[in-house]
Amino acid sequence: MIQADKFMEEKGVRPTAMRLLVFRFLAESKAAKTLSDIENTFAKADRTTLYRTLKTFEDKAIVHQIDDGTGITKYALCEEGCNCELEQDLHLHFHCNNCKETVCLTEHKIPYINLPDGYVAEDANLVLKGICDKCSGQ
Amino acid sequence: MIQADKFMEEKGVRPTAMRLLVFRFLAESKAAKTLSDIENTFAKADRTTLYRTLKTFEDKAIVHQIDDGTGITKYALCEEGCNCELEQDLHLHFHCNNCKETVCLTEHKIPYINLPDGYVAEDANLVLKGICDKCSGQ
DNA sequence: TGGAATCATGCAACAGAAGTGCATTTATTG
DNA sequence: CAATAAATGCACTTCTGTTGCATGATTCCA
Repeated sequence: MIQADKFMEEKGVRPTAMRLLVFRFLAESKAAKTLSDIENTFAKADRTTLYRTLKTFEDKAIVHQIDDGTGITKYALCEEGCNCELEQDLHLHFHCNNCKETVCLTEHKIPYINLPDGYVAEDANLVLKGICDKCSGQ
Repeated sequence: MIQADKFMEEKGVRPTAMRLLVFRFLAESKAAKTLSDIENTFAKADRTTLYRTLKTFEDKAIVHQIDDGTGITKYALCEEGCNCELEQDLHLHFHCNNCKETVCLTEHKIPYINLPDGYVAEDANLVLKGICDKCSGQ
């Protein structure tokens, strides 16, 4: 596993105990997590601290937000070299209607869309919903 | 313009004064509207009534919800013969980062995505963000 | 036509997520 | 060690979405 504290210093984030916990939790999670998920995992931690921790991580491109249509923001670690803001790097997300988990399909980029005249795309969000591999039994 | 009250009766919705107002407001809007938008337009109306009006419209396939990533649900009239639940009918939405409006691009369907083994897609949501035709000056 | 039943509306209240301000604690640096 | 900066914790607010319940309006049928 990555040396979490060194990694965070490289990203310009002070590796406090709380931040390391959150980072490791996300690193071990296959699915994206909500603020409440994290809050429930670390009962001692204050919600505001976690909120700001995630915001810091986001600013430093350690995590990216995911809007999967549930109305609750989720967070997942960025892949190595992930440049969330660049269109070419926009992967899609899959939300399972059964287990309610959302995962990044980092290998699957959003296809190019031919827009009407005058429309200029800068960003895109594609969420597929259905049954994930674990729940479909394959 | 369509006879709104007859149209609503065909859809199995009693055309009350309030419902006609909401329907006409949405019909005249090019962009999708939030509950608050509608609430501010009809100051006299109660939020709950509008909320339930929209829910009724949704059940009867008169409007469809749009999640454009702003975190606030928006509503737009369905096109004639729109079958929001069918994958083939899933059009994409465009959110303008300048004027903050979201429009349906009903002619633009979501392209087919080849998923990894075990994943079964039932639904999809694609939102492109950028500058709309009005704001790009074309 | 006169209720009875059904549907629509309005008011109040609540839950959950997101976000802000401020005080306090912890860490860094000269 | 003192001064500064950063991180944390607490309280509180706002906004959206939602439900329960009482009241008002409409429909329907004997």
